[in-house]
Amino acid sequence: MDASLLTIQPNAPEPIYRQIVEQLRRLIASGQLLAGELLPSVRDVAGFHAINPMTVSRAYGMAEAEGLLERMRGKGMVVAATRKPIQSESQRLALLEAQLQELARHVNELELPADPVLRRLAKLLGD
Amino acid sequence: MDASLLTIQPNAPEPIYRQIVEQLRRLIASGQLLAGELLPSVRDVAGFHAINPMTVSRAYGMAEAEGLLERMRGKGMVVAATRKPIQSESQRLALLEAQLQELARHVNELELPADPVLRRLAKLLGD
Amino acid sequence: MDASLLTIQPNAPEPIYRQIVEQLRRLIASGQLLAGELLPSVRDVAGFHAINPMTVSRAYGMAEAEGLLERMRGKGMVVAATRKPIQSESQRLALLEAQLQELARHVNELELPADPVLRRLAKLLGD
Amino acid sequence: MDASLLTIQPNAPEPIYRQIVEQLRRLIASGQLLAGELLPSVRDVAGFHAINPMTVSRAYGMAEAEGLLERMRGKGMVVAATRKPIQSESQRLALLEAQLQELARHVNELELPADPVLRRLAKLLGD
DNA sequence: GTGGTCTAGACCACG
DNA sequence: GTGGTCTAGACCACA
Repeated sequence: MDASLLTIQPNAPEPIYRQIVEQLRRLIASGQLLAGELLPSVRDVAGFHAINPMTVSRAYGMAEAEGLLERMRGKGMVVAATRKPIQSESQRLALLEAQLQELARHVNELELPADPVLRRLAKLLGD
Repeated sequence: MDASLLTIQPNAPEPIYRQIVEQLRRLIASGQLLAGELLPSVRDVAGFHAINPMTVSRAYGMAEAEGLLERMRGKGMVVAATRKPIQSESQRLALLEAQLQELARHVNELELPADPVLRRLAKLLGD
Repeated sequence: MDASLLTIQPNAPEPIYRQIVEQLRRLIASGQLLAGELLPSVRDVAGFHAINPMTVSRAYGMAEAEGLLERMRGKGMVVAATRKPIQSESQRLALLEAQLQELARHVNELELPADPVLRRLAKLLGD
Repeated sequence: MDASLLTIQPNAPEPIYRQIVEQLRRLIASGQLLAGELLPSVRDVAGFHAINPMTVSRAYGMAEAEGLLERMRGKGMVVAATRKPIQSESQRLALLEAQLQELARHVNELELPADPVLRRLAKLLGD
């Protein structure tokens, strides 16, 4: 895996280390990162995105605590052996449920009809 | 307006005061809150949702600074006289743009096809 | 709870932040820390033990991620509401199982009879 | 001595090289390894346990520095000639003192009575 | 007042 | 080479 696979937005309200953990969660769920795959080193990620190595290290540490990653002594971090891509579309979709519900609430607060929202989203999804 | 119109999630990562301000922005944009309409008092909102009055006060203050609300001496906060509901659908939709883009990114990271996402969202909006 | 309840050994091989997390786990399991109880502030703990506040903060953060603690905005960290003391002696004992097994392995490697080990431990336990 | 005599847990928090050194210390103290006895080669140990040869080499080096082992040119590492099994039970017990004290602290933090802990340990030792 | 985040840099532990 | 830990200090977000 290449350090460029991760997207970092330094100015987002969401802290950088959590941006990393959550991206890892999705990339592993989708199979873009496979069990046993070696992640880019802390220093590589930090250098590539011009952030502090400790920030990356913290993200890796939390991903390890969560069971997403494993530390291979002397080699680096790899995707945990027990992690298999989530095959079921509905289970992958479930990872977005909270976000979808929040979006729906906002649509209602704006009293927007469903149609334009769905069309805009479809466009963003490259339909 | 009634204190119960606001939805507060004290344990959400998003800070409470911002939850309030952003809801006000959407409710005013949609016309669910009309210019001149009286808002519930800081004490009522805080009591109803069991949150700190200072938090509500801060939210009202920021909404005032943003031009959403006006302070009517002796009465409380009201929706700013100059605020009209946003008629144009596309302008209201624009308020969701950032959220839609973030959602689209996550869909891609999960390698989900557009269709199930759109169907799930349609379902949530169809209630 | 008082900052002095925690024991920190700065020179132990086990990192300080993990010493804290693991102590919290045991103190909560035993009921010495009750659900809802307020923990000493990061700054208090750091000051009392002369360690860096970030080290304490990290420990609290991991305990929160593990579900041991909850953040009460503006007040500090409290023992998670859902945490109840472990009543069953056998379940509390289970928290020591790994350590007991490791000890047993070492006793075997030393070819020590059980008796003196048990007597020494009994003495340390204040029998 | 056979490579299988050593127990290695590659995923334990305790570093591998230290697992080896400490086991050697105990096996020599107990007389399971006798002065002059030939140790398995670095390659054998590394191959058998699927760990890095440098790790084994480092462990042997530290054991040598500690006076546990001696390098016999052309033969390999042997248990140091001056090493005699520790006869005194109390001296062998002393090698466990730190571990026993740590265990006792944890028992107290769990507010467990001495009895079940002692019984569980006795069971583990009785096999 | 509370905790959270990030930085820059030192130093260690491990393989 | 890898990651881990800790420090000192700045600054922010929240109540």
